[in-house]
Amino acid sequence: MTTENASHDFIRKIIDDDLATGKHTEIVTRFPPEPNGYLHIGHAKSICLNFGIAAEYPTTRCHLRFDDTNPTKEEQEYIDAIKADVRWLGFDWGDNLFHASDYFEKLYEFAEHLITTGHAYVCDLTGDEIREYRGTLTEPGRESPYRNRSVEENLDLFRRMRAGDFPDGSRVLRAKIDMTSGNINMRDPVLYRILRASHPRTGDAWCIYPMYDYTHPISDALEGITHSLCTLEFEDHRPLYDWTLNHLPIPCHPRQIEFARLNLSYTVVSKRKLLRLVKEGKVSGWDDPRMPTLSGIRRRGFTPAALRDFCTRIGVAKKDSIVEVELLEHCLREDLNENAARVMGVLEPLKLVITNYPEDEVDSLTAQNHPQNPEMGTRQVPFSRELYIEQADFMEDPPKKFFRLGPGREVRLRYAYIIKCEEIIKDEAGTIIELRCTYDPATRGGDTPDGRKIKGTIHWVSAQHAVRAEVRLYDRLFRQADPESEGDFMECLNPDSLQILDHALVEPSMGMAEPGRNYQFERQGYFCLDNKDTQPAHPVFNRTVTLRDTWAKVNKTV
RNA sequence: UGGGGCGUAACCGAGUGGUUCAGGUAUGUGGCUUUGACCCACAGUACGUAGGUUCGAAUCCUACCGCCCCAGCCA
Repeated sequence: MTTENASHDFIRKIIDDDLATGKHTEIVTRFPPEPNGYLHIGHAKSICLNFGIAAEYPTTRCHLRFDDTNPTKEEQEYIDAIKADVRWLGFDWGDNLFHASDYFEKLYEFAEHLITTGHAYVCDLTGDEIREYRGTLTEPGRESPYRNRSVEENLDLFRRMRAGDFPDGSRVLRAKIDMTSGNINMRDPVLYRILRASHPRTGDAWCIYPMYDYTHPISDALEGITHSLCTLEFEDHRPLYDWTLNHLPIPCHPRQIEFARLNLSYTVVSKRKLLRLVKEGKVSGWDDPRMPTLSGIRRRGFTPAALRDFCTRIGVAKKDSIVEVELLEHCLREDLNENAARVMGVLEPLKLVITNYPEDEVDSLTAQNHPQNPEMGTRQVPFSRELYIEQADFMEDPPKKFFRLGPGREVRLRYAYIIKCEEIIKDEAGTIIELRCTYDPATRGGDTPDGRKIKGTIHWVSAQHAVRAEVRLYDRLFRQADPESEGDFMECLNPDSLQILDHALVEPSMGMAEPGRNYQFERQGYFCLDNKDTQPAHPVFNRTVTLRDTWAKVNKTV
């Protein structure tokens, strides 16, 4: 739904205008991925734009169309993954699922029409020769010697191209436009090439395949698309888009509008580069939780709502830009803070014994699942004499501002008791291996009946009840904000982008953690069960994002 | 030296002649707190540059500067 005072981006303004003037009474957009790889967060921007518009205006729809005109790169696996990703993001194309390959026959007929009307010809130049004849950015091109073949000869040749009479790459069909155009796309662009490759949908029915610049406008027009939204690099192609439709007997002429693609700091958003990360083993696969792919992000624990929110917040404009990843994290935290149930988990455990607590006693304490939202209920957490706390929550020689545990200091155990550190046990190497504390029985639940202020509250688990877990901490994949601009992006990979903690201990309720759910490990961050590597007796948690940590910042500057 | 675009604070991004340029993020400072979280309050720097038109310009004009894209039988 459109909010009344929400400022519209320039594309929505064009649409508003087209509706107001009566140019259109219904709006049709489309998301046209090529099934040659996995969708990433950059695609999310386009999906949210196209499907978002469809959701905002009353008589509007958005098509999902696979741009499958290059069978050498495209696979059914990608088609399936893309559909799953779009659905996961929360969008529904209903009956409007299309493939450019659905139009192969029509595309072919239109090509014959272009030939018949003298606007296309079969060219026998080799690839190298075509490049040579094309000229350069500053010099005009030269006309192909095959440019002025008769309509009959062109038609015959083109039909024989389709029939398979010629070897791959031996001939192409070209548009006859203008070899001297300053816009290189208009220098007789290739429309069809001979390619003996099996297509995921049409199999071996074709040995010629149409090019993007020819296919796209026609596909759009056949589907009645009103606004064809694409990224900035296609701006130069718009004249060809329009030329194609102007020379064909198609009544519909969609308007192509270009916007800036999404760039995100500390990551790369390019299929080619992502593919390299996968191929060179820098990540575990397309769905590695550090990848900006939708599958990676999903596995990491990002929510569709956060992603959609992010896409609306970054806006749509024509300026090249790099959005800070902090904004994405903010959107995520905002959603997770509101919706994730709180639990306690100790990532790097330090044993703590409460010396004045009875040996065999086990208490059951009530903890809130969400302090700001009582409707999410409570749970019981077992408490006993031996506990584990976070190593980082104890310092033998703490600075003044450190208000966690230290020798002789008091701290609150979340939902449990106020304890005081009485003794430190070290091993022979001098490493602290255990803390001996006393508890104040009057503070059960964490309250202080005497009104004394306890600044620090830390999380804990009961030693005999805790569940052992593997926890994977992720950090940004690159060390530089703009890895794409600094030479080879592979060289600024962050070596610490993944840290595996094998001895984490989580509260017993997490033994029944649900796949696909987000949890907040209090004071740590948001986590979710890894859907791939979790085994029945071996839970694996991915850290989706940390909590904001002001202390870490203060601590760093000191 | 060709063609197409873009320049508003640290980062996105509204604004299209009229009081001291929305909003968000980031940053900083306070407050609150049984998560150093959340939340709340406050703070700061911007219209690429130079001219011009105008009572008045980020908005109009001119020139300049900077950045991005294009020479696949990829999309």
